[in-house]
Amino acid sequence: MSEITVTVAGAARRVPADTTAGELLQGEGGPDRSTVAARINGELRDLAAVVSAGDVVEAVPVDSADGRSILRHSTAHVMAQAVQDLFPGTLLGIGPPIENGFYYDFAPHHPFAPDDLARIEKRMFEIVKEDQIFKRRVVSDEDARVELADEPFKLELIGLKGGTADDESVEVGGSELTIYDNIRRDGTLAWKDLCRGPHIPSTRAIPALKLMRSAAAYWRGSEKNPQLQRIYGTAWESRDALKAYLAMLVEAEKRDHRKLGLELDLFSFPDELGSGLAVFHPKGGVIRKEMEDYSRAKHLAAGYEFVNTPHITKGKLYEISGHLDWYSDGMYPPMELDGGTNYYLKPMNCPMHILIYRARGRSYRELPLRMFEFGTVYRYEKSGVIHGLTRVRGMTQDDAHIFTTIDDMRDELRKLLTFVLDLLRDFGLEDFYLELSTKNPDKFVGDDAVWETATATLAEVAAESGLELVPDPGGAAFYGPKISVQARDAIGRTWQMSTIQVDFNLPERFELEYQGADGERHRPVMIHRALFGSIERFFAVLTEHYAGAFPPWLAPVQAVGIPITDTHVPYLDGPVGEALRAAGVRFEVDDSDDRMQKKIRNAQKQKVPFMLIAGDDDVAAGAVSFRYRDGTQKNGVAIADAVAEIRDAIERRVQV
RNA sequence: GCCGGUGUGGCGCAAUCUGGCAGCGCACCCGACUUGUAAUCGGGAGGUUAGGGGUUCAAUUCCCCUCGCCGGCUCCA
Repeated sequence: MSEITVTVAGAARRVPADTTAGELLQGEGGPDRSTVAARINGELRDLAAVVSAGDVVEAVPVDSADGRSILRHSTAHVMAQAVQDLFPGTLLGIGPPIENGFYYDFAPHHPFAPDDLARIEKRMFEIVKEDQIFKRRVVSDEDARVELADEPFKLELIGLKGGTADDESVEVGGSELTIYDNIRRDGTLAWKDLCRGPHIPSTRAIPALKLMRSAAAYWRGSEKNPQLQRIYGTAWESRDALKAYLAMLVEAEKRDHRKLGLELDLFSFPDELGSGLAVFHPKGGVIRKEMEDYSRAKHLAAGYEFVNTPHITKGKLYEISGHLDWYSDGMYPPMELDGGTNYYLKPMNCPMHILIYRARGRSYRELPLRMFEFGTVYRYEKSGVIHGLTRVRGMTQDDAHIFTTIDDMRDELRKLLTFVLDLLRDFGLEDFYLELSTKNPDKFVGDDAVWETATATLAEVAAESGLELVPDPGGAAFYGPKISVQARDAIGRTWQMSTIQVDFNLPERFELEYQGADGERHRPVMIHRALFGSIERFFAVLTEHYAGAFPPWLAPVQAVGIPITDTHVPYLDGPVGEALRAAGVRFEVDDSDDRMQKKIRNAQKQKVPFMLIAGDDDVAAGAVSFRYRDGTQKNGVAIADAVAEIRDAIERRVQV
């Protein structure tokens, strides 16, 4: 047998010509189950792949991003096998890995019931125990069509070979068509699937799995196609990793703003109002007011002018803007008034701000002109998409439109990004990345040169921020490119927060102009931006980020006075309360009939930042005793010091 | 909008599968207790079981329709 030279983990090695990646990686992490695949010359391959002369081979550990994807993709195969075992005749869709798990789409005779998931999962564990080998086999299109004659969805995929859509790439994304056979220990074929791979060596290499839920999903992601039944599952490199993931989900559920909104009495969605229409209760109202006050102050300092516009308008406005053509489905139907004029609830503020711009002639000396408004808009979101405060039908945007010359655009965008990030940081979000959405070649207005300038400017400004920049090709709205700021919250989830969007279209449609230094009329560029997105949505994100334990400056009640007995109520209401209220602290005394311990429990459950306890000792000393949210305490603090400490935490906007 | 699930005092749940007096805890109201860091004791009030229709001697329970909510999909100017 001839020998070849390959590079393994950075070192050259001589090995027999028919060596597999798996054999090569023995002692480099294999053959124990911590290596699930190989990276050969940068490409992910099965451990069973035979290496060639000159190959550079690395191990893909199961606990790496690629390793988990391969594990999960393989687990999806196991699930599909289990489903077809238990429900013969069920057709296969696709089954890719996704963040934190995988799914597989099926066309079953009946939708899966919750009990079915338990049965499928049980069967999956049996398949794992059977230690079936994943074996790759290259097939011709013709052979594949014969083999998969009973799988119409798979046949459709064969026709798409080489397609680029992500969800198809796991099936047929490569240059050649492959089928993976699942082979039992006795050599018989257990199951097979059209698949690009790679896969883990055997089903035994799945250390931990769990099925999560079933749901419907449209075939190939289009509403026009039939709906398939999707089962979501997850798989991890160890039982502990699975446990940690499930614990994270429990934590996320505890932080759910809908649950906290009820527990902390922040807001509700009365049935009488209709879906997606929130009312803010007094405690939610305080938080909201603090958010707004702070935002206003920052905008004032940054040179914005405050405008105000109505909630309804004649349809004419949205005819000019074009929204009635493109988005009327998302608008509440019109109110027809006398004379047959249609009035609409506004789904956006921009055309109204444009009218303010256009109210008189504008000079280049006025630009950039920055108009800000807390503008309440109404959108007829489809019934199935409404979700707490994050997706509503009535919301208030912290909306601004900046009218600028093309020359000033760069400077303005740079300032804007800094402004956005500073504001988000003030609200306690620290961890960001940016997304740059660029032109969709099939759907855009405006000329290429301007698009390129704007896109390049956005990219440049984004790069200057030093933040990670993720491209989103084709993701722009038809009227201009945008940057969106994504923030990671306290438990690592990402939320799209602010958007900064360049618009070439509306200035055109409304024929906006300014007179330049050259005496000629020019068209301004418009920048749309919302920092909170909507107050409602930002409120939800903050609630989940802080798990309801808002920092003092936002907390509805900043300090609660807890008397040891009734006799200490006048002290807390009097000298203590007066000093705190004079300092602007939101302070309440719990003078209910409950015992002191119960009062502490209640304040703790309400996540009040500071509890001020007073008994005989404190009264005698002119002091209070602090109890903080984490249960620590500090006794005998003089009233003035207590006020100063609380005041300081509020002013510095710190978390306690 | 689509698929599936679900709906019982303000909140969390039981009784529903297998039809037979709607129950518990918290919150609320009244009374007693006056206590140093996460639930004091006793009493009371509160429900047309989301709404409508059907089957039945009898419906919270079974069936149908509508609405809301939940999980996804599609959508998100």
